[in-house]
Amino acid sequence: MLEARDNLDNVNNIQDGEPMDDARFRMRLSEMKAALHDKGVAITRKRAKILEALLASDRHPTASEIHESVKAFYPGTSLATIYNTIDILKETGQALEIEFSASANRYDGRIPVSHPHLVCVVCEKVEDMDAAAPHVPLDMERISQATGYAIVRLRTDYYGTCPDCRRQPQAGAANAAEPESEFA
Amino acid sequence: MLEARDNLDNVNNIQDGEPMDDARFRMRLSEMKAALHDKGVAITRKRAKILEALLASDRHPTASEIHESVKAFYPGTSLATIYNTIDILKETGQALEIEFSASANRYDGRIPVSHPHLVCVVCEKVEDMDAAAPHVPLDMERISQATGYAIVRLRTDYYGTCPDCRRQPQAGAANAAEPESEFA
DNA sequence: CAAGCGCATTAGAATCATTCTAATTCGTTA
DNA sequence: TAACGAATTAGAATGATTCTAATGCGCTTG
Repeated sequence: MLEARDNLDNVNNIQDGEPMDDARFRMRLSEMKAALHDKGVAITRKRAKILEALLASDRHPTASEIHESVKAFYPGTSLATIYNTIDILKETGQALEIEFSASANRYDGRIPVSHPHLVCVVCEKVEDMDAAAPHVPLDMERISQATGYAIVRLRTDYYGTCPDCRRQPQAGAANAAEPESEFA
Repeated sequence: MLEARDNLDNVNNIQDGEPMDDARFRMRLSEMKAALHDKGVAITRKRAKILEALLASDRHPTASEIHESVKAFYPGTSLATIYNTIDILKETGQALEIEFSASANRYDGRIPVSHPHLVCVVCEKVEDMDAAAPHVPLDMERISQATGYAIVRLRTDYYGTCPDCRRQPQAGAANAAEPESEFA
C-alpha cells in the first residue's frame, strides 16, 4: 500500500469517452436517490435528470453543462435548480465539487470521495485517476496529528495536457466544446 | 524518499504568524527582482512593494490583501496593478496561484513551485506544508508516462480546521479579518 | 532643456460563475 | 376543493477577475 513506485503501472485513468457501465450507473443512481430520500429530500423528475446528467457525463460536468442536458428534457429548467440540487448533493456527501476559479467548477458524482484528478489545461476536461493510482495520500488521521489540523478533505490534481490535446496542437480547446453525451 | 509513513514526524507546516526570516526574505526578494529584470520587466517602486507584500505575508495573501498593504505606502494604487504584477510573476514562475472559486485566489511567492498546502476551512488561511512532509507526490515524469498526460503541475491541498480555529469554535472566521502585517 | 517614445498605471466598465430573493407552481394530503 | 410546504423560477445581486482606453511617468536622444 505504500510501494508507490511499484504500483505505478496500475495507473488507470478512466478513459475519455468511456461511459460508466450500465450496471454501475444504475447502482450509483439508486444509491444517490436513496441518500437523498433518507434526508427527506424529494426525488422530483428534474432532480432525477440532474443526477443522471451528473453520472452520465465522463467529463465531470459543470453546472451549466448539466443544465444544458436537463433542458433537453425539461426546457423550462432554471440554472438555480441545478445549483440547488448540487448543493444538496454536496451536503449529503453524494457529489464532490472540484473548484476552479478561472472557469466553472466541475462535479463528480461517480466517486464522491476525495481522489486524484487529471486536469487538462487545454480542453479543461477532468478525469479521475484510478483509486489504485500511485498518489499515495497518507491517511488523514496521521496528517491531522502531525499538523494539528482537523483534516476533512484532500484535494489532489495533476495538471497537464491530455493525450487528445497533445495530438492536435492546433485544435486548441476544440474538445472543450464537444457537446455532452446524453444519458444512458 | 518513499518511506512516507516514517517521515511523518517531520511534518512541519510553517507556523502561523512566523514571518520569513530576514535573510531568506532578502534573498528571495532579490531573486524575484532578478527574474523580472531578466525578462526586461521594470522594477518600479510599486512593483517592489507588491513583491514585498507577497513575501511578508504568512497567510498566502489574496490580490486584495496585497492591494491593502501596498496602498499603505502608495495610496493611489489600483487593484489592476496588483493583478498585472501577479500575472507577470506567474508567467515568470515566481509566484504560485492557489485557486479558490468560493473566495479569492491566494498567492505564494515564497515557494513558487508546487507543494502541498493546508487550507483552513474556517478562517481560510493557507499554510505551507513543509516539503519534507509525507505527501509523497510521485514524480511527474512517471505519472505522465502512466497516464499519457504531459503533466506540468501538481496541486495538493489538505482541507481542515486549523489549530487556532479549533480552539475557538465560537469565534468563527474572526481570524480571517486579522490585518496583514507590514513588511520586514 | 525639450520632445518623444513606450511601458506602467489608472478608473471604471465588462464578464462570468455563483448566490440570493421573492414570487409562483407543484404535489400531496386533509 | 382547499391549503400547506417544498420545489422551482426569473432575475437581481455579488464578487473576483479581466478588459479597455486614456493618462502618466521615466528615460533617452537631439
